[in-house]
Amino acid sequence: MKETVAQQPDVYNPQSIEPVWQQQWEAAKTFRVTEDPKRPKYYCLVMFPYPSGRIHMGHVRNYVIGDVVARYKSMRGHNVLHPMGWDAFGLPAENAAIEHKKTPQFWTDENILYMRTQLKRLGLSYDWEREVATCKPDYYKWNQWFFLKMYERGLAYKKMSAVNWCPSCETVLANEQVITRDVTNIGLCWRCDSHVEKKELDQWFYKITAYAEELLAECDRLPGWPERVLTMQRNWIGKSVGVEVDFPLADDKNRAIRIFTTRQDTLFGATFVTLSPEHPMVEEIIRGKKESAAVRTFVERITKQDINIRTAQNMEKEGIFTGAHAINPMTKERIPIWIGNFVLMGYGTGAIMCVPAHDQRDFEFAKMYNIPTRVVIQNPEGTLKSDELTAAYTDEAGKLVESGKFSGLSPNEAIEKIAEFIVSEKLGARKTNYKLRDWGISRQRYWGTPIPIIYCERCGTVAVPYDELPVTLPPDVPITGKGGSPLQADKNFLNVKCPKCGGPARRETDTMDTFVDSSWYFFRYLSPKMDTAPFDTKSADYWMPVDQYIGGIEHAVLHLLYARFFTKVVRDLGLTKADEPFTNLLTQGMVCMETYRCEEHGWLFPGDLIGSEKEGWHCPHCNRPAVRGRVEKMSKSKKNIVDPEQLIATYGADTARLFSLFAAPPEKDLEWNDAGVEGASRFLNRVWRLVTSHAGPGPVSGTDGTERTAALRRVTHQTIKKVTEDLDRNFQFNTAVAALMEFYNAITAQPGDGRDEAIKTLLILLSPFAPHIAEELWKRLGHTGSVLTQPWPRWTEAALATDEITIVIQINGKLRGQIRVPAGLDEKEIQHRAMADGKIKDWLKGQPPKKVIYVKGKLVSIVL
RNA sequence: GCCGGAGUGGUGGAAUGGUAGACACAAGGGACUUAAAAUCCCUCGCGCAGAAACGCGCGUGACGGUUCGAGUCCGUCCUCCGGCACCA
Repeated sequence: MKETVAQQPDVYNPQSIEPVWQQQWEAAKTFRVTEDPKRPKYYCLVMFPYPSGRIHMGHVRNYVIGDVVARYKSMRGHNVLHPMGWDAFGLPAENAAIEHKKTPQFWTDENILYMRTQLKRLGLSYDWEREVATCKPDYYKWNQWFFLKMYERGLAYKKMSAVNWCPSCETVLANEQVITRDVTNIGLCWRCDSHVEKKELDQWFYKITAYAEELLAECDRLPGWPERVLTMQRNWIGKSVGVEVDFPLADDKNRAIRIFTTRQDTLFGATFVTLSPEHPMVEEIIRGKKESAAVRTFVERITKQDINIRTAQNMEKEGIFTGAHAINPMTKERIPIWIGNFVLMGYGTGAIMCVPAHDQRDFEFAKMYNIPTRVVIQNPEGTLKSDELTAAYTDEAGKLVESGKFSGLSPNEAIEKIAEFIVSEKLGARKTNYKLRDWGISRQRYWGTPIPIIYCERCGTVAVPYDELPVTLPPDVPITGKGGSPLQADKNFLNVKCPKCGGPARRETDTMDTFVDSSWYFFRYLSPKMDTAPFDTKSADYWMPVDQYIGGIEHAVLHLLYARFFTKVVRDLGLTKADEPFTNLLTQGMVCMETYRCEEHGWLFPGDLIGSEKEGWHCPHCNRPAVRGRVEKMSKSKKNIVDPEQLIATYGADTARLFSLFAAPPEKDLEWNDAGVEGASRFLNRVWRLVTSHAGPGPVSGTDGTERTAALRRVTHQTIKKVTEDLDRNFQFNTAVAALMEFYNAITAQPGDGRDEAIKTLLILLSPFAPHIAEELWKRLGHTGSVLTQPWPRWTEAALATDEITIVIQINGKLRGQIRVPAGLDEKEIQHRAMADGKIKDWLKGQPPKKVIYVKGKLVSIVL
């Protein structure tokens, strides 16, 4: 402490005590952790940040939640691993390089340095010796190592594919990185909101689809995950079980169109077939037909359209008859073949059978083009008529009709029976489809992990040998933001000798999607300095899986699915026993704040407004009224941000921590409000005054046996119970903090002896939430050693017991009175006293009650 | 359209089927102070009644139902938020 301010021991001054304790913890290596088979392990993980420059309130909330969990579990006797690191590759570093003429490396290192000190100011209990940064060669070497392992196993492969191309970022995006935000359903870049285009490129993929079934099935075995996250993952994997069926061409019975359906029970009702405009058989079937010219024009027009626009929800269905016919394999009827703009080549076989009677989309299409409709599932009332339908009949109830030997079956029975028939008659096969696509990992970018592949003129695609890893990024590459990958311009990087034949070859210049980095970082924390393997399997056997993972809901699909996939790959490489990386998942809500706008000057910082709540706020530039906007996620663009650094400077880290925990349950959005921060600060000030005014030269005398002392002891144990249960049950930090406030109120409400145990307990219970003040006051009470190493207090049922209890009396379910009775009084006597109560007597009016219900220790309910 | 989640005071939010509104914020009143800040105390869902006290009625998005008793369980609906969506 360099401050020369006179020490005023009676004033709570977080700015002076917080750094002292942070240094103390660091010097004592309080949070360093190693494997310890004697203690139960607890792996508490928070999503590591992208080093964008400064931490924001979302980070604060995330890390404070994680810190309370870690500190609490540690006090409960667990050996807690609580690491932190940096998701350090990514586009902003390149943008910064263009803007500020700093290399991505320099910019990133600078940011990490700054943000690390910011995090340290929050007093977070990280084992900093395990810090990792994904942009360091000793980290990304292992991205490359995993790539090679996957390449060997056929899990990494290259193919030409139409990819999402962001013209602004000049890079490829994964499907998951294309978002649709408004009703037009147009694909936008997840990072910059640009309109995404299609482009054909040769790309590297990870074969996540090989694990689709396991990723889906394991969703049922993740009870510690929020249901909505599992739902999103299930939707994303998008499994559908059905059959592929061949519809032979009428002109050539040896050729057939293969369709995919999940509703084979309606096969007899298929009155036409529709192909995707991209379907490879289109040209074959229209050859020589009078419709061929019109069809070609149609196909050309549709395929030119952006796929995102074409598949938008409100896109008009459009189709054209090909002039060709197919044979319905069940009815043997000739049915027309159409081409439709709504049929996707990328799903199933790119061809569908159409059953207008039992599929709403097919129904609308058939109505539009006058194609016949045939009812093959009759409703229980028997009222459906093929030519009178006004909508498709899609209910599960009903029986098959006009379906040959399957008539009379329920749709569910028929789905199975007809599938069997299709297989046995060799009309097709059972088939399961997934919406999940393989994960395109190629990025035409500099600041990422180089893909360890070499292209040789003679040997073709050659893997970089393991002993040549890592393929490092060349440090001085000009980054312009234009054209393709900057690595292509670096001839030293690009031109290499082939590892196989020694001949001239060139390197792959694409780098990996940064989601690769974050798919396994939780393994790297276990042995961050290991240089012979990505991590130590022995450590993983001890620590994995992560007991509690905490982060934003925005990663519900992308990051969490990739991390699950990677874990399964790592397991199949024999490196871990874990099937799933994260046992429990807590998705914390966003940090929001109200927004203000001036019609002239746009968004305004709330802190800059002039005026007052009562008189109304005005724009500081032009004094126009500031219009209050919606409460939205804090963001720079809307200017509704609170800078954590400012907050800590004003109130201290403990207040910042306490408020972000108290204002809302963790999974809900938190609305920031300065007055609430004041409240949290006031509470800590009160605790400070209570303890500092209480602390005497020596320990204060113990229990004195009075009723007041017993009452305080009771509240103490009640609070231990409440806080413990709130933390154990879903981390209800807000109610736990409320219990501590009540506890404080109870202690001060009854001045007198016997506060010792209460105050001591208050500090221990407070320490995970506000560790600095707890440490300081603990010390001032005369304790040696850290409050953090105190065991978590236990409550006893005996201490909770009271001599007298309150019994509530209800008449016909309405509250009519209450009586105090000695604890342990028997039911009969309690009922008797309840009826004898003056007020209750008035209600009874001398009549005997019909019924009396007694809830033990709680209430008497009298029915008249 | 489908699948989740949520609707409680002026506000954020509490309530294993058992006293709705804990805790906090805001607001109002008071004490202390020359004054202010800080701090402390009181009031604080709506209505009725009353000098006061003891009270009474209503009240958790709407309407029904189950129950001695429903914010909580069931049914129907409304609104908002999130996800998915021409996926065959």
